[in-house]
Amino acid sequence: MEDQTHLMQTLGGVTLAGHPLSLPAPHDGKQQDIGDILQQIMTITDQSLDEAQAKKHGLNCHRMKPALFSVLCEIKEKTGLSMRSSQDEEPTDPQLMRLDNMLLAEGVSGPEKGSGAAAVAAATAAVGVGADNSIEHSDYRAKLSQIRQIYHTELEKYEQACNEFTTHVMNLLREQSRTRPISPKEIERMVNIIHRKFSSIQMQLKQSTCEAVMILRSRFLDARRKRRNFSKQATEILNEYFYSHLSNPYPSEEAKEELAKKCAITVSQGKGSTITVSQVSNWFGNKRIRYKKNIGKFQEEANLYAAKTAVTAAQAVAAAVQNSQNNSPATPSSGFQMKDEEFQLDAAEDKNNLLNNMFTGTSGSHSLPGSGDLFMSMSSLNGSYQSNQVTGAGQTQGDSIRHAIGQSLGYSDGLRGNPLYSPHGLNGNGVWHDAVTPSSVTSPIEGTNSIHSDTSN
DNA sequence: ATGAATGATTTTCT
DNA sequence: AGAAAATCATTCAT
Repeated sequence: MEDQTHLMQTLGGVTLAGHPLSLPAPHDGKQQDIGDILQQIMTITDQSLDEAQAKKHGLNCHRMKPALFSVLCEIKEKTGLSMRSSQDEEPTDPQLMRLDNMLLAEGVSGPEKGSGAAAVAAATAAVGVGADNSIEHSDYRAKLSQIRQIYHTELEKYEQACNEFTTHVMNLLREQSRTRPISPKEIERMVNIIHRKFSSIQMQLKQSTCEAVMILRSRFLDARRKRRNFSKQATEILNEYFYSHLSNPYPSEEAKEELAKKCAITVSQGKGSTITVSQVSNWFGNKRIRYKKNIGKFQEEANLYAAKTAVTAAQAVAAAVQNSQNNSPATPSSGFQMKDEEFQLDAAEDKNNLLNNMFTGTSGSHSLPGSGDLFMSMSSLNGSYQSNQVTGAGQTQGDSIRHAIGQSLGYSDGLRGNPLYSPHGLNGNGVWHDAVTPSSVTSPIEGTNSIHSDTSN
């Protein structure tokens, strides 16, 4: 009696009550029986293989075996649980979540091509890249899908290896469970451990995949690394706008759009890239700051473009005249696009310089239409700025016209006195005049074509 | 190889 | 938000 209870206590307080094969009520004979069994178990390692095999078989067939096995399993369970329960539940690693999310966002994990392409498109759109570099896109996509493929095959490999290993271990344990006290729960726990190990390996895979994607992204999607200079024509267009709006070189959103479109058109035949609105914004941002920083450096350029616009304006006027001469004379109330600020000479420092430069060099080489060709009629130049021009800004539309007339008719005169070539968009504070904001891209070079682009109504 | 030019991005300012 | 300023990274001419 005492022995029995003592044994039970040393076994960790496991009771066999309710067990289908619970120990029979203790009395002397049975006590002896259990003692024998335990003795045999303890000494089994000291025996020879054959002997042990025989003993083992004997034990296996012993009627107490299942009961004792259960007892041992329960004991292990208890001790094991107390040791492992702390680390049992995985706290769903936040880093793993992050990696998963990122891979999903990059289109590496998740469904095939469809979402992958979408993710790429989204990513590129987020960076603000236009339809421009389709070559690079396909290149990028190819590399990305390469990564994706590697990732998936690796993942599959791990999965497979994990499963194989798990079943192997399970079989092994099941096998062992015939001779060792191994409960199904313990097997399950072992499987969990294996899975954890493998998923940590998977995490490493995910990590390195993420790194690869990041590198790929920075290589391909960082526009800085793929900078292409704008085509000559595009810069020409932008410069034209800039210098013809020198007093207020802040194109509106629509103007930017139109500029971008224009650049795209002129560039389409070449290998140049199309230009987006944000690129136009960049260009003007850069241009403004760089111009302001060193006006002298840009003087020549300014002269050149100013002369250009003057010439083309004159030509446009001439063309318009020819048209209008057939028609009835138009109301000369339109805003010719040169604004007052562009004509007004501030008491600025470069005035002389400017005048010196005026017709030496670039401008002089222009073959200018004779003044005889230049008549004036504003009919077809109407409307560009009309809606947006703030006459209160010190300019009347009549002034504009007057300038245009002067330019058209008396060429040298108009140019000599024409501050169009002046860099005086800036006030004393280095800030651009807050002048009227023309919303149209229309420039003299356009002639009469784009007059209607304005949405003044 | 080197530096200026230039487009894009980031930071700061309003 | 959008512009200025500073900065970065590339392209291009030398």
